Amino acid sequence: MSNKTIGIKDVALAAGVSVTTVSHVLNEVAYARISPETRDKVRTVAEQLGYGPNRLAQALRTQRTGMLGLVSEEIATTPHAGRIILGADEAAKARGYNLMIINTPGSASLESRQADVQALLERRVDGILYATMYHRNVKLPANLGSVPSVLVDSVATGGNITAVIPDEEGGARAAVGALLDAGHTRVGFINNTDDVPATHERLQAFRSVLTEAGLDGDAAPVESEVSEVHGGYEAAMRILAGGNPPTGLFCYNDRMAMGAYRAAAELGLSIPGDLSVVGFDDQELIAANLYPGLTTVALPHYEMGAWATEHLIDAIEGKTDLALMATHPTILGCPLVSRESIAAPRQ
Amino acid sequence: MSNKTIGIKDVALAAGVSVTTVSHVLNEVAYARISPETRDKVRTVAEQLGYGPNRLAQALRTQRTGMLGLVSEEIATTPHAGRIILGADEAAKARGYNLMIINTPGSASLESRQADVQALLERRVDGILYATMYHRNVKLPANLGSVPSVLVDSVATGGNITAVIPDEEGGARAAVGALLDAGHTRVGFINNTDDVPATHERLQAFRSVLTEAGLDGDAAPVESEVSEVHGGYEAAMRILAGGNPPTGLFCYNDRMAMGAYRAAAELGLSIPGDLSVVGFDDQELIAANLYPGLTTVALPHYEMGAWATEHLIDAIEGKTDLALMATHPTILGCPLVSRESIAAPRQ
DNA sequence: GACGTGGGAAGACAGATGAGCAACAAGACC
DNA sequence: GGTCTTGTTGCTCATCTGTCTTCCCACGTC
Repeated sequence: MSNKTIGIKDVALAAGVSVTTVSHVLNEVAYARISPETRDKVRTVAEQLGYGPNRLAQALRTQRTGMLGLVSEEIATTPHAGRIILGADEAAKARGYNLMIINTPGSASLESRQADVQALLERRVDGILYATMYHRNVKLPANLGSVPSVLVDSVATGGNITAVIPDEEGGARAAVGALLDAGHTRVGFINNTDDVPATHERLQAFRSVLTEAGLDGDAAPVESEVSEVHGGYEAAMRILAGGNPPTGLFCYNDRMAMGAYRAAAELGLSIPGDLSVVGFDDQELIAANLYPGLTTVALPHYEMGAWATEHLIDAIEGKTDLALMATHPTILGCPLVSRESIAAPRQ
Repeated sequence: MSNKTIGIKDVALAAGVSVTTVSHVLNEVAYARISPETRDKVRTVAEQLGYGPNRLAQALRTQRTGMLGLVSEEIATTPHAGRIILGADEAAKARGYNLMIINTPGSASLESRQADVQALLERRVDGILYATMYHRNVKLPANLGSVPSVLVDSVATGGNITAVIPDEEGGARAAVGALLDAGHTRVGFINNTDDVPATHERLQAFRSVLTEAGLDGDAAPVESEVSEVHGGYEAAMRILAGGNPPTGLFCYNDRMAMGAYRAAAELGLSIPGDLSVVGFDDQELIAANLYPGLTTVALPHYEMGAWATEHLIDAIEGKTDLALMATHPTILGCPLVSRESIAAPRQ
């Protein structure tokens, strides 16, 4: 608790060499000519003393901190941010980097976000990951560009900055496809009312898949509500109340699917016997815990975090030019997670 | 993108003074004697140039980084970690600190955790927050002690290190009390099978509250299962199947309560008409989205993160002596969150 | 001459790095 | 055989990173 931390000079003293030599040995500097005996000696002494480099001093001199900044919206609201952080942290750790995390409210002003980025820049992070809580277009703080950066789960309005986003269309196609594969021919979609990319792309995919399967995609029933449980309940009630209701239901997200479950229960429809349901998001807490387990589409949050970190580090280390990837966002797959909410339609 | 970052010497040059003066002005050094005109000049120039201090160099010189390390278990698995991070981040930001986060798997070895702490120490964090994903006893890495540290949501085995934990007993009392207040006299408890403090303390509180209310606490039905939805379902089935079943059910957590909901539905019991249910954890995704909304007890994750950070910073700044608080963990309240799952018993 | 005012020079923080130096060996030359 | 050149090995010195901080100095005033 009291002993001062030992530095390179303590090691040098104890090993009877200069600090230069210690530095050379410990960093395995290529051009350094040092005898094997001396190397051994230095390493042994360093080990004994429990020497660890002061990364601050190191960073000051080398202009490399080995820190990545992660500005994340609403860390707490959804478990999604946690997955992004986890993916980023593991990828970073694997390459010797660490993460500085700053939370920013989804409602924060541009100036406030700029201040967050500024804080990271003053700490001389080598790069910045900018993560949003759901896929959408964002306006970025201007100072973000002063260091390599990657956007996670969103695309910059008008900007060309490297970004990773989920494959909304592919995920929706997989979800609807799963219903068709089970034999359903009357399929409905419970959509969200927000004007975000997912809303449009999933609807588009829904209709396309049906049409491609020889069904009338344009005529398939679609009801929109707020993307919460009660919205899902109401939309499902409407969609299931009509004559000749669908036997398969694609829901915008797992929360809405949860509402659909309740609607089905109230209407005396059993899942998956009378109604097959597929969700989106794979929110474990919901999807795995509903009864029966909800088949859904997973958003690649972990993967996006890892991908962004990998490529950010590549750029920092000069192995990649982010500018080359900035023209189009990289799209990561949304795999179907099968549970028990899909079965063949009755009869 | 290309312009080198401007430093204190650039400001000095542009303002026509020495770097010493700039430093004095910008840091508002008390004993420095500098004319108001010079001060203005320096500040203006600094502003114009967009000067921001290099925190690395600053830290190297002052031996203060303004960074706190946060070692967190399983950031992704539960939203709880997110709340702790959020509480810590906001408290830290309010006092000019930033957070370095390292995730550690719940299953990580002690050496691996020690390496995580070591990484933080090499970066010279001013203090460390060590957070676990649920309240329990942990064995800490030995090197944690070399810097001020606070444990979040757990207590060190044998160690005396400052810690914050939730008030399991008080929360459980509030939960059971809510059922009694509604008029229930036959109350059951669905418990968890893990050997963690919460299991014992909640059971203890359950029996005590009943006894104190003049009921037979020792005879009240208790069923234990794994703390998942299906465990809750099975325990509820057993507890509700007997003759003269309870009209009020206290569940170990929200997931088990979710299972109890299903059991009730299958038994034809309506909630809260036939059965009142109260959970624990306030996992928004579940508690708020069940139908009817689940009355539950919130764990103070945000508050624990904030409390730990506040006191850690106080210790770093010499305003508190952590050792004084280390003998007993600090206990933070678990407030009852009322929704719609409790009503007066029938008849 | 003592004192106050405004400001600057010179380390120090901990480590990285290019240039340089001593010691010795092998050839080359007379 | 002795001296000089050249090269190699093994290691060290001085300087740099950007900022803070402890003296210290110049100038003017009473």
